[in-house]
Amino acid sequence: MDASVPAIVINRLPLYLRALDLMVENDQRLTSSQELAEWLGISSAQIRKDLSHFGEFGKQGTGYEVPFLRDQLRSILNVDQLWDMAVVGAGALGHALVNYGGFAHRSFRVRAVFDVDPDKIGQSINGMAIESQTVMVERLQTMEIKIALLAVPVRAAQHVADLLVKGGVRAILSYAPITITVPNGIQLAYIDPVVALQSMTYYLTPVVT
Amino acid sequence: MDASVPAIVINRLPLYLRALDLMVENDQRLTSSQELAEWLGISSAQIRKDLSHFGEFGKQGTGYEVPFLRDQLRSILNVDQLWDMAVVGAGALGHALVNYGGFAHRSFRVRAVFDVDPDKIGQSINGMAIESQTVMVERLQTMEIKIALLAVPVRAAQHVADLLVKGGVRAILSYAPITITVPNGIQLAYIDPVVALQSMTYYLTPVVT
DNA sequence: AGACATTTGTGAAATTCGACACAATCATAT
DNA sequence: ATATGATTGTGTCGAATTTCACAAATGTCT
Repeated sequence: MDASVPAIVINRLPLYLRALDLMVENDQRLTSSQELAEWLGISSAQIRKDLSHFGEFGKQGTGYEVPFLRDQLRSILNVDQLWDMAVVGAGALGHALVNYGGFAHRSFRVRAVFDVDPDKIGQSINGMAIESQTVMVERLQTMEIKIALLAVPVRAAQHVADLLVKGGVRAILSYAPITITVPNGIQLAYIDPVVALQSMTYYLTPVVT
Repeated sequence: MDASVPAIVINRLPLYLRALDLMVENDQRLTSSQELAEWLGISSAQIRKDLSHFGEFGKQGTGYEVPFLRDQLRSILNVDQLWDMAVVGAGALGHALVNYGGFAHRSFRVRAVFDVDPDKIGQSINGMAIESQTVMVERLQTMEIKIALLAVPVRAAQHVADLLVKGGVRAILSYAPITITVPNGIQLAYIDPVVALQSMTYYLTPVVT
C-alpha cells in the first residue's frame, strides 16, 4: 500500500497477469508464488513482495485463488475495462497491428487507423477505413482515444507523436526506432526488435568466416 | 574491462548505438556523454560508466568521435557482421517481419520463413519461399542460422522453440505472449505489445462510463 | 485434538545500481 | 606560454532492488 510503487514493479505485473490469464483458461483454481515464480523464471519472494505493495491477496498455506488474483491485477493495472486505441501508419506493421488477435481478449481494441498516403486513405483493413492524418487530431478527440500505436517511419515519428498528444492521447507505444519527446504525464514505451536482438548477439559467439 | 558486465548495461548499449547510427547518418563527427544523455533521457554519468566497462573511447575536453564509438559498440555487441535470421510463422506478423525494412541496415537479415499451413507453404513473401516446418530443423542447420523470430500462436510456441534449438538456433525473439523454456546458454527475449500497454494503463486514469 | 506440511507477508540483510563530484586531460583563444 | 572552458573516467556514497529467513496462519492427516 505504498504511496508510490516503483516502475520496475509495475512492469512485472503484466507478466503475472499474463500467467494468471493462462491459468484461468485452464480452469486452474489455485496457484502459489512459487508456481508463478517457476513459470516466469524469477524468485517467489519477489512476486510476494511485488504484490504486497497493493494488498494481501493470498492465504497462508494455500496460496492465491487464480480468478481473484487475476481480477485484482486487472483492477490495479486499469485493464478491467476495454481501451480504445488508434494505429498510426498503415504499412505492413500497421496492418499486422490492426489484424493482431491478441488485443481483444486482453483489454485493448483498435478503433481507428490513420495514414498520410492518399492512395491508402479510404482503403479498409479488417473492416476499418484508413483515415487521413489531417483529420486525426479531431477524430482522436471525438472518439476520446487515449492510447496510440505509432507505426510510422522514423522521420515522421516525432511530428506524429506531437499530433497524438494534441489529440488527447495519453499513452504512446512507438515502433519507430528513435527517441521521442513527449510532455510530462504522457506515457511512452518503445518496441524495437533490433534493440532486443542486439542485446542477445552480445552473448553470441561471432560467426567465423 | 570487467569479467562480467551486468545485463542491464548490455541492454542499454543498443540504444546508444541507435543514437550514434543516427548521428553518423547526419554526418555528425563528435558527440559527448551529455548530448547522448539528453537524447536518450538518462544521465551522462551513466553513459560514461556503461562505456567504461569496455574501455576508454572518449577524449577529455572533446567527447567521442561518433564513427569510432559506433564501430566500437558494433564490435562489442557483435553486430559488426550480418546475422541471418529465420522467421517462424507466416501470418500477418510474420509477413510484417519479413518485409520490415529496419533490419537490413542494422546487421540483421531474414533468410528463411517457415510455417505449418500447407496452403502457405510454397507461397513467397518478399521473394522468399515459405518452407514447411517439417524441414525446418535440417534447413536451420544447413543454413547455419543462429537467430529466429518466433511469430506462431501461443499453443505452438514452446514446441517450435524446441525445434529451433534442435536446429542450432542460439537466440530467439518471441512474439508469442507466453513464457518459453529453453536450455541454458540459449538467448531468449520477448516482445509483447500488451505487456507494454498494460504497464502504461497503470498510470492512466480509468475512463469514467 | 495435535502434529505436520505449506505458504504468505514482511522486516532485515545483502546486493546491485545510479548519481555525484572531481582530478586529469585536452582544445582553444589570447 | 598561459589561462580558460569543456569533458572524460572513476572512486565513493546513497538509493534502489532483491534475497533471505521466519513468525503467523491455514489446511490435512492421523
